[in-house]
Amino acid sequence: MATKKPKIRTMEELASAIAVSRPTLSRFFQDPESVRPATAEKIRQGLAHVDYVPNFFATRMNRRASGLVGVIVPLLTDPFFASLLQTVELAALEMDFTVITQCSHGSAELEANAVERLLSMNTEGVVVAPLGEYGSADALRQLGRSLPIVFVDSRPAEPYTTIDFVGTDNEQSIGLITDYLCRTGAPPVYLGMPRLNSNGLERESAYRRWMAGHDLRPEVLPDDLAPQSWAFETYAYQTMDALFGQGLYVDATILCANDRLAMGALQAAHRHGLFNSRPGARTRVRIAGHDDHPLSRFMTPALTTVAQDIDTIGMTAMSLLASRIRSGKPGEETVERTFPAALKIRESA
Amino acid sequence: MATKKPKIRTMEELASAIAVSRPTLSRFFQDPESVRPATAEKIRQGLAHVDYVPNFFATRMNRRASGLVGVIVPLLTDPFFASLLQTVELAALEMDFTVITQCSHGSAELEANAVERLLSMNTEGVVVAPLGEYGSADALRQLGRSLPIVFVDSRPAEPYTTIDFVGTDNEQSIGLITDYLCRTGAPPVYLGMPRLNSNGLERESAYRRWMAGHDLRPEVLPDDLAPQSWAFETYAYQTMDALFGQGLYVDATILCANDRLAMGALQAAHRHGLFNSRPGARTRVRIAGHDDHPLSRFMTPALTTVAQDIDTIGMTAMSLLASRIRSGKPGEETVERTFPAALKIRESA
DNA sequence: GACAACTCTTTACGCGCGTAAAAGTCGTTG
DNA sequence: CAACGACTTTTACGCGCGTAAAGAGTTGTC
Repeated sequence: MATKKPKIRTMEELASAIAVSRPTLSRFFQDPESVRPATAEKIRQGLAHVDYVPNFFATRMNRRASGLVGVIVPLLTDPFFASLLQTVELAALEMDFTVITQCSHGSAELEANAVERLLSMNTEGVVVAPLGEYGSADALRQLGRSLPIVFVDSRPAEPYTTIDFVGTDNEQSIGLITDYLCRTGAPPVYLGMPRLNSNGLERESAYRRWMAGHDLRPEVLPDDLAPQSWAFETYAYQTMDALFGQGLYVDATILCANDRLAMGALQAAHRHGLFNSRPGARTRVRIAGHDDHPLSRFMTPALTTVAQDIDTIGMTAMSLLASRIRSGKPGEETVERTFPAALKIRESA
Repeated sequence: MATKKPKIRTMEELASAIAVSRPTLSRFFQDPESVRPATAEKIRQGLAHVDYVPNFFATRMNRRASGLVGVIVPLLTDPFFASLLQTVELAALEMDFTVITQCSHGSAELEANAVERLLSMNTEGVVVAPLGEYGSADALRQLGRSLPIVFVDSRPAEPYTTIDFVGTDNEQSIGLITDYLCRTGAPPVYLGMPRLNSNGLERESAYRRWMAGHDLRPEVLPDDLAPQSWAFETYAYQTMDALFGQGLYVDATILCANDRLAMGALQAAHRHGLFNSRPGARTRVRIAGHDDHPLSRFMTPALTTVAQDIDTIGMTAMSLLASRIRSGKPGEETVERTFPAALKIRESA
């Protein structure tokens, strides 16, 4: 209740207020263990009676290690990135790093801005979920030359000489779900996602390879390139609605590049009554996704999918970055860690 | 391709590199219009040949106006807050503010940390979507004493003397959907949300008032207080699953405090076959939500709900904050702007 | 009691840049 | 041509704190 503590703006004032020298205070704030216990207690006592927080800028500007790491994500409205960011941020907190979040909002220009900002903030390293647009690679490469950078979720568009990457093993995850679908019914056709990042291509390739490896004919929807938009659900709905409308794929198994696409496809299937037990249907349409979106299990039918291990990915990315930072130099050899996904068998396939 | 520009670290170096004085450079970076066009061009030319960005900390530390605003949200994994943040950030960008995002991760302690951080960063104002926990108010009140602060989405737990608020008019939105439900079928029972912020209480009160005003008996589920968790879907699923299992509310109209609850309720209804045309059922269960979650229209049945005007709320909050900042003093009189929600009639009710 | 080992204080400098005041430069006016 | 205003350069100081070095104080040990 006694919130009317006197406001103290500088360490100098604080020092004279509690009779401790400023350098001692400086050391205390960076590491309370670095001063004698009695002194630390004295400082804590004093601190309790005043209202003071060290200036963030002044502190971070001069330290050898700023204790700052940047995170760049393309957007926050996709729960995958939101979760990833949350995990990374919490992991950073554990390691006494402060994270500066930058969102590129899907624009290469804003991504470049984010890079500049992080560079200007003495960040010690950056975790980046890149967007796949051309031209975005330049800024990232420049960033990589001055400090360690770990890519998550997807790889940058253009090839790097050396690149640290943490993400899902698309080969495994797509193999897992494709295998399951083949075992339990018709082999899947593949509904691709807009080419927003490397995952789109990787997953499609994985699908093609798996099918080819089992002498099955891969079939990818749609023929033309998908528009570059994050409105996955609507895109999938429109695509599948058109196809279902022509009577195509109404009994097919459809593997979607991600869950949000699958949700759109589900909607289209409902609109065409494909989930009602239709008389004469040999088998009903089956739809599967990828990612295990938090709402997938609340779909009707509950969406069968594969779950990315977001927590592991986020924590691994952060600790990899931390080790890069501690080792000083950008790593000599590339580290690439991909994690397997887990099959979530539900009702839709 | 020629990305091997020489790296320049300080303005001093830059000044001697392109034969312009440092103070002139300083002014150029703050406002290119403030120097003679010829000089500006000369600087731009030089800038194109080198690799330099002004140090973020050093610049923001000394300016009269840091150009920084803070945003505090409880979590990012809820699409409402993600969208809100995005809108606020883009609005801030328009007004030449840089936003520092802080996420409280649902913890009052982390919220307090966020407040301290923003205070230590010379932010000129803060937009906060508060969590309703007790104890969180103290830190926010302290923040409010030193700089303008605009609350969005929900109000802080304890009463403030003066408080700027921007959000949805729950009275209107709940009235809208309740009215619609009453007109088109049985009057709704209300499935409340965990008391995480003021919206939970406000919406329930609005529901009660509206029902009472029409001589209808309000009925709120569940009796006991909901747990303080953001796992809305699961909570609603379990609650409704238990009730449906007892044969209760199977033909009822259920108004949920938000869409994510409704999704859980939807799932429970499906599990009990309430959406299959059951023989003997007078009317089938109806479920409605609140917020217009991006996936609501992809539910089955598509969720009837009311849409909050997130964009308007975010932009209004930001411009209100901007005006508070420009006017210098924390506003004398409270500004409270609530916006109406729009009915989204779909299939679930 | 003296000695060394810590820990603290004092003093001083630096970080990269904002900002102010005075002096200099330029092109424009009369 | 001189006077003038607009812009720039020069010079200087300050922001709040990190950090280093040297001296003063405290503590523990024998």
